[in-house]
Amino acid sequence: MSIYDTLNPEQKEAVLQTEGPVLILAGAGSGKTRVLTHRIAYLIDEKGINPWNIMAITFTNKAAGEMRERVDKIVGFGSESIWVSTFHSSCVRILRRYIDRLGYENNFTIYDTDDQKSLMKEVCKKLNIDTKIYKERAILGAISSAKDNLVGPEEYEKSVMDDYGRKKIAMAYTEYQKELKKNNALDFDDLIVKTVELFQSCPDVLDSYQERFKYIMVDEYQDTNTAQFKFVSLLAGKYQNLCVVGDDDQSIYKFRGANIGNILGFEKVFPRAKVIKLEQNYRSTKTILEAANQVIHNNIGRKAKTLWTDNEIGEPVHYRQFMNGYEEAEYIAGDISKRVREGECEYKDCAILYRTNAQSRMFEEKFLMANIPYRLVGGVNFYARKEIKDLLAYLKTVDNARDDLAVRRIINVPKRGIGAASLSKVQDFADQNGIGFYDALQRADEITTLGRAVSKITPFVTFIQSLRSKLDYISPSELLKDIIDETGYVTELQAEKTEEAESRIENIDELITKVVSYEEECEANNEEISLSGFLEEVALIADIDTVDGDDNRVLLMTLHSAKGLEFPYVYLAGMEDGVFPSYMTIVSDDPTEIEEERRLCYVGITRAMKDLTLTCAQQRMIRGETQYNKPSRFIREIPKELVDLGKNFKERKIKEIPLPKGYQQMKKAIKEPAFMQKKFEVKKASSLSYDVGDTVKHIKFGTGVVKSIIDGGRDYEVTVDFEKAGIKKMFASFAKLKKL
DNA sequence: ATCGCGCAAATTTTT
DNA sequence: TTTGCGCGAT
Repeated sequence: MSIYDTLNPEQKEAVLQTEGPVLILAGAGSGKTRVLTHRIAYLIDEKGINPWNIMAITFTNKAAGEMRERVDKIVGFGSESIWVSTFHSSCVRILRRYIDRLGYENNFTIYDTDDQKSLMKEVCKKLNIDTKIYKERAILGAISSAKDNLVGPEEYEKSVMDDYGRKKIAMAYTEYQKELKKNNALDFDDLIVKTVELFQSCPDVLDSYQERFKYIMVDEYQDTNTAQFKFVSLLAGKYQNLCVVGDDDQSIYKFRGANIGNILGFEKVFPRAKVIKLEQNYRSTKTILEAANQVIHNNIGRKAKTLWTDNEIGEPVHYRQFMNGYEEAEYIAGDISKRVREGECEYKDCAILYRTNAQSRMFEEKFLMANIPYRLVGGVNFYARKEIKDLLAYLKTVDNARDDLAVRRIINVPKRGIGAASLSKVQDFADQNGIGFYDALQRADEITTLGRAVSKITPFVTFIQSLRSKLDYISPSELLKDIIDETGYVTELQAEKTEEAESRIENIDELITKVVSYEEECEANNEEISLSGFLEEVALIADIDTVDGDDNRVLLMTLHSAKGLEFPYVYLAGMEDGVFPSYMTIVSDDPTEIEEERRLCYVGITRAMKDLTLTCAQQRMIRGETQYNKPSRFIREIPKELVDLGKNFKERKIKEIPLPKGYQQMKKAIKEPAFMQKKFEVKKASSLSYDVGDTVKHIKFGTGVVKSIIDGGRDYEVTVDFEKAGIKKMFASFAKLKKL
């Protein structure tokens, strides 16, 4: 009996189908990682494929690490040479080698969201764009989605027509890219875009990677965007051995450019594609799975499928409503304590999932009080903290002389008496002479307007130069210690003697630990230790990547972060309309947004293996204001036979005197029954009176042209380009469009 | 040049 | 509730 006999027939089919394009539609908990790892093992052990020719792309570094570990266990030999990584790290690896072909230097810097914002701020200043009207974040968002769709600055410019706002964005986009290049820097989106560009402009490079990666597998395929899809299709273009695994019901990153068309249209791009569905769930109890199925069933635009399981029925889904977020957190903390105390489970078996990071605070407080060990995932990224960014900016400055942003960040940290006035004089000099900011600093004595500020700049330049000269013979960790010592960064914090300063010092210590462990890892793998290598690792790390399954803590994270994970006990907190689904999606006129929230809910429910608890609060503090929310509409979508409502559900009384302002609203929130008696059904029209290309009229949006019609099973999703309102997506049965 | 105060905005999700 | 920014005082 071989290891492949433990697979079910569909899984086995997916494993054995090694040649040609394959689309695996894998429902939640259907064992897709198992399929992927077995597939890799089969390729190597049975088909004699060189591990070096295999590439597996996952969504997070954590998933990549886990896959590598699992492959290690079942593959006889050579699993270490399989390329397992994320889109972003794969692209960085390729670009480090070849980006000089696109006119960048190979030691480019990667800009995170903060860096992007600072850069955009400068760009706006330069172009006289008022950031009060056009927010940096909004501009960056537009640029990001352009990049996700492989629309470059030139093409964007052409598409703007005479829309004033978009014209501004086009200008900003062009200038932003120019600045990035000047700084020898790439933002996250660029990593993918530039790799695609590289492949398209250098056929020899593409060919070498096509020869290398003869077998390619992509996990979480539903969350890939157009650029990422282009990247894999180029790579797989020659041998066509591309296997993608995904679940349209778990697509939760549309807001970030994920293109569900990549799943739905896979067979169009790869006509020979074999499609395999995995519908048996091995993770959850019958009850949990049924709850998930019922919720997702309310989505109209989805591929029809129904998950089933042989697992036991298990506990009902628990539902509890509380007065406020405080009680909610208290209940969950108490519940977990009780379960652990009674030996039912361990801390690490439990996870609390919520919609927004801001919701974590309450749980942290309660867990600290109840002495429950927890690990918070996400929130303010470790590498985004001021002290860490400062020190990294030093490292970046030493590493990449052209990263102006990094230099500007640290030139006056610690205080050196160099202010904005001097900086702008230096910048003027740089612009006049067509040199970089740091180059200008080096020639500060030539800048006549600076006056006595020169005497403040020179020591800084000397300091950086001395660090650079050491680069060849000291390690990154020693360099970091040098920087800390010579700038007096930690000494300064120690002098403050505040709690905040303490925690900053702790963070700095942690950073040192991270550098050292990077070096150790390099040595263990016989890789070269380099400053660039460390900075790159740091730039692409996500918080979830550092979660260790062995340490016994309750996990706190957003629903998004929970994707791909599973836990025996799951608490979905903050199940309230306005929180989850979020207010933004409730008021949106795009019905697909609420569907994305529902998919998020589906992801949340299906994380649970044994036990699921849903909680909500009647009143909740949101940014200093008390809101009164109804229980989430998603709760009502779970059949009540599956739910345990708790004993004292209705006995709770209002303790506080409600504020008159929100009283009506609050009354509504309390009166609203959790479960609707009747579900109202949507009738799908058997056919539509209009077709793609027809001009139609909408009661609110006026006239427009039908761009596409997608049959979502229970209804049609129609995309219309309205003359006045622009492009809108809507469902046929709601929109009541009339053909003109 | 630096500090500190007060006002405004933000909170949907992340590689 | 927290963070970030601008402006005025030192």
